[in-house]
Amino acid sequence: MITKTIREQITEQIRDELMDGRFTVGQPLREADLAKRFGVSRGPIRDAFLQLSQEGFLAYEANRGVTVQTPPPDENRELIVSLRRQIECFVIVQGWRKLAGDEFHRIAAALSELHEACDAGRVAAVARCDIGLHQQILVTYGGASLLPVWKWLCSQMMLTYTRLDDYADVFEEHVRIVEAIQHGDQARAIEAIEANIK
Amino acid sequence: MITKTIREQITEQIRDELMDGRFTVGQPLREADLAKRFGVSRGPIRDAFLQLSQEGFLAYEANRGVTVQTPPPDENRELIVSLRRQIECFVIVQGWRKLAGDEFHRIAAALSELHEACDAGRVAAVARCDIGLHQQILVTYGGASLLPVWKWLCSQMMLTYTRLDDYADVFEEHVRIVEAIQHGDQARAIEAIEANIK
DNA sequence: CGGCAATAGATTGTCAACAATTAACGATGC
DNA sequence: GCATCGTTAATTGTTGACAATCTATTGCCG
Repeated sequence: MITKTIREQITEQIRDELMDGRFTVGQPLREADLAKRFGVSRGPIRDAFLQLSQEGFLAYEANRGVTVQTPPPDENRELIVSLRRQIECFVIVQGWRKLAGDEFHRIAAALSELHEACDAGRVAAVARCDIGLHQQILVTYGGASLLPVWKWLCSQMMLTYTRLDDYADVFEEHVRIVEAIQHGDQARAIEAIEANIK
Repeated sequence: MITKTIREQITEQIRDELMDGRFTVGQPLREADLAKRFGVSRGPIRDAFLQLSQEGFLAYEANRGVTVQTPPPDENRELIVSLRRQIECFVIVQGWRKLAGDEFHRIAAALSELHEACDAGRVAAVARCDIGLHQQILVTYGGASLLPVWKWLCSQMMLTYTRLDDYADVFEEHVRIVEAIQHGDQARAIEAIEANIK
């Protein structure tokens, strides 16, 4: 198994369902309900709620539990997109180099996962693989140092992920990014990334 | 009491001590140790560790506990500072208006707290009040929507908070910010904020 | 002597019971 | 009728015990 602790598995699952829009905005999530559904105690659920609150998916209030986070107001969205773009481009420029074989292989694998998800057409899977590919690139060039902010920004964008109607386009945009990386063409890589993050 | 749950109190306390540099980088923190020191069970300590890991102060590894986070590499620091600056300026511009009496009063109160802390000369207190004032401004003009990213960026900057040798300067820079806000001079406010965030 | 497996100790992960807090409801007095 | 105060049910917060996992040590075998 890739993720080890129950907490991590639960966190992922709930995050997926949130991206999938399976809960409505503002809806309260009860620890006991999910504990029962997953067949575990409230402990890991609590931890997952805490973490997802930090990530920006849930809103936490002391002694009152969590509710599904309201998407950021439109005027903030523009800033959020811009910040994420800056991080990804910064990392590419800063860490630019010829990738080792296995490094590029991991990116290619992420792209292939995205391909499958786009074919299958499941929203949550596409979103997760989309983010997953970007994360792989980010980590490869820039390490894990900026990951938390970046993830938060992504989660905020995910709360209003409106562009999932055309999966072929989504995939094609990422092919451009990966090809540019493969050919060592930095300028084209940045161009492709800037075009993709919106 | 301001903060209610034990978890929140513990989180704040540990965060303060981390900012204060009371632990060395890379040092592991044991749940049992801190639980004993605070006279509580491991539960809230765990939660605090989880949260502080998300905030970027600690590094978490499954089944291995947490260690004090390594400060971000210098090349990232520049980006982090820039992102924080963008957020604060964006919010000021976006939400600029004449503040209501109590709104400005809260900012003034934060400034006065910073004054006390600078006089007392305690590093952690100065850092906390510094951040506290900025947070008050951020929330007043832009709401809580961008708070989490902003906090993360701040925490990363705090890991290398090197400019605490001259408290008078720190205070003076913030006086300029607050005065500009008070006089409704947006351009000067932004200028003062950009000069302060570095 | 060096490498490897079994083992013991330390540490984190999970659980279920209990305590504290909150919110809704209804009784009571004005 | 209206506000206020207990009361109660639902929910989160905390705890201590137990299980799972990792680390270091020790003893064994080649």
